[in-house]
Amino acid sequence: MKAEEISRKLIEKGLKVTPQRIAVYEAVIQLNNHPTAESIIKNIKKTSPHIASATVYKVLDALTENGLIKRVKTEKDIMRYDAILEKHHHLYCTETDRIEDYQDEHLDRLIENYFKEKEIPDFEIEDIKLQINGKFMKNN
Amino acid sequence: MKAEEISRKLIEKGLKVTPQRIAVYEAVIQLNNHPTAESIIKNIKKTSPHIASATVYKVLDALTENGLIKRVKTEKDIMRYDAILEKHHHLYCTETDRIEDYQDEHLDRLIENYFKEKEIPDFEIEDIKLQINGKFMKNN
DNA sequence: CTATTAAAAGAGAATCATTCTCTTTAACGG
DNA sequence: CCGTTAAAGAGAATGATTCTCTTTTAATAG
Repeated sequence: MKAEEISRKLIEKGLKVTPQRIAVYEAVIQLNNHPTAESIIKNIKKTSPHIASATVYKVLDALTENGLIKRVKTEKDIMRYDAILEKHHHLYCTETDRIEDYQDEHLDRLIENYFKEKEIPDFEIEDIKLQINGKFMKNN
Repeated sequence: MKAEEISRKLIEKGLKVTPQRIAVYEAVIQLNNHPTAESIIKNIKKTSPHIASATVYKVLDALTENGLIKRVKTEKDIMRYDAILEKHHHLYCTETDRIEDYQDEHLDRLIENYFKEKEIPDFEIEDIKLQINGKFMKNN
């Protein structure tokens, strides 16, 4: 994407156009494989060695808040532990971060059958987990 | 679960039985809603104030490695960013941590229809994401 | 029951991504 | 151009987790 087009998008969202914002946006587009903040910072520092790491974080936040990019949350986090070992999915409350288990063998079978017919190229499925985002109706 | 039964499980796995291991295991079972290491530590320190935090982490690792508990990985992690805004799922490589997008409208419709018929009690679904774990066949 | 020894626990420093605080700079409307 | 105000810069702070090194203890054999 051209810097000009990025400028236009920033202006559309009412964000000030700065070289740092353009650089960060360009980097996220260019590093198109879900880059971490770290790899974005490294990439940008090649061309703009003086940018502060905190600035990159702030720009990423601003772009995310304005829907220009998305945060992809991954897998190495503040870990949580579970004594229940059966296969289960997660209900995830977008308001409170509460997580509940959700088991549904019928659904599992449905998905399993679907992927028996339709394979994903170059990918061998080991296991599928659903993350069902939403809201709990009651606080219990 | 009784301490005795926990001992038996530890022995089964060839792990030494220590009061700390029993306390951690009991805490994970008792705090049955996906406790974080932090809340496990807090819980244990009520009864065993002298346990070292690092010990709890080590015990959790040992229990996880031996299949006695599971790690539940959640949602606030080392964030990754994505310039692709369309709805998509993720192929997650368990070997390399590589993440690829996976779009499949047919599958989305299948799941959507399923949850039109079968509601989850006390939960309002906003959006469902699949995390498809497995291995990429080629390194490209 | 006691000694041996390998594994585990303890303590606190180190790490590392991210956030915070405070100061300086610069975008942009007038 | 100028002033206002948001944004950038710098580096300290944070906080979960890991590491390193020392001490203790569980399991085992004599």
